[in-house]
Amino acid sequence: MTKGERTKQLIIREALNLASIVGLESLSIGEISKKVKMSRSGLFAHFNSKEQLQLDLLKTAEKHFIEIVLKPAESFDSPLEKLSSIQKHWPSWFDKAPFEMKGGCIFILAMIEFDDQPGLVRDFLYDQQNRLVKYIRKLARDAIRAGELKEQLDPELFAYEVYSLYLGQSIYRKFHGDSGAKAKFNQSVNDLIERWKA
Amino acid sequence: MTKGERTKQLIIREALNLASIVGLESLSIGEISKKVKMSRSGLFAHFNSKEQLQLDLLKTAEKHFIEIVLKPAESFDSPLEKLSSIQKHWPSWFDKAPFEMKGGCIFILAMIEFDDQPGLVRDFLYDQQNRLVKYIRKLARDAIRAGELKEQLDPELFAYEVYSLYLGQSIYRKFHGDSGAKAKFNQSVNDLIERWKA
DNA sequence: GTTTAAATTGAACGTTCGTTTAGTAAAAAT
DNA sequence: ATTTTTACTAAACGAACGTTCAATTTAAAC
Repeated sequence: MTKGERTKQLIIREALNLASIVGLESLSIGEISKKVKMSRSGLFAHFNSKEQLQLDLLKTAEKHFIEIVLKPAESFDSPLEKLSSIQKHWPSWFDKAPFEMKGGCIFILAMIEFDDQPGLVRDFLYDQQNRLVKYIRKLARDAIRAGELKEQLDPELFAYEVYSLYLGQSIYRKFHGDSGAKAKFNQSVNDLIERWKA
Repeated sequence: MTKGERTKQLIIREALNLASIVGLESLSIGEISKKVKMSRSGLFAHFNSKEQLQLDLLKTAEKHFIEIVLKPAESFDSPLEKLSSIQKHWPSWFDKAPFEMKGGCIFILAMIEFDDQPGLVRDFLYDQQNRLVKYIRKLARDAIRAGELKEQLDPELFAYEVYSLYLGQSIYRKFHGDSGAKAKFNQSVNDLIERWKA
């Protein structure tokens, strides 16, 4: 690994930490450069634009999201077990990322920040979140086809509800702390799955 | 109504419109002043700080939220009917406010922007959102006591689920458009209520 | 209509923003 | 060890930021 790549990773690590707190918008190159103790221009040269920096942050975060939340599900054959695996790893996945994001899930933050601001960042986020929802929907469909979930279940609605419960969990953390919110998420998703089990 | 109050309301109207798109953080006094065609300093004098401006925006938004979403429920005696009334008016309430907020629900945006940034704005938001959740929980409890909902229902979990579904709806609007998201919200909340009806 | 008070302006403060450029230091390749 | 490529710095750019202040226009009170 070359020197440039090493410092770039250092920058991304520190920037993700900041971005999960202040967001991708308010995230400033000056602030990051202080954290990594280098000049603004030196840092800037790694990305050539703030937009590219934001994109790199999201792409890095997604890589770890996939690794932590989605990958473990692959070891299961049953679609229902895959869903349970995702449910288990989803809340507070950001705690387990090698780049600590102590402000919470950066995707939710970014999604809401950018949902009305056209550009590459929004496009990426739309795509990323959409793929995630589609994946959950597909798993629900597979589980129905495999006879694990009832035929009456609407996979679309199922995905919407699971996704919503995750959003709720991540805001409820502020009201009821980490464990309380996670418990609610787990119970609600459990109930949801149990209710539709064939 | 004095002149000052009139322009202040004009400012708030335009600022809310902007804030619902860019957020309360990126919202700049310069941008607002362009919209209302007055000087930055003149606008500033109405609030004396950006934080106070942000607070005024949220307080105004809450006033209309209460008027549009919560008030109609008061005309019903039955807790369950109150819940249905809220369900009906909640999604896209911001469309009906006299101050158009075309970016969507400003509370969600602000909540996520400020959840890690101490100050008066965050304190207000915590309190406002917490009160809302508590109110839903109370209605669920009342409905149980009135024999409209089953005793086995956990009011806390009920409130979490409804709140989550609202969050989900407001992000799903970006994926599936306004009506599709609203339909999902309605169906899920209907299912939820139907499932627990006594 | 005159006086008093409120509302608004324009200029300036220091700071930060993202970005560019020219030059230096360090690393990689030969 | 020398050359070439890469990484980084320092200085500067114009623009925007929130805020202050003295001066001026406008509205309210009498």
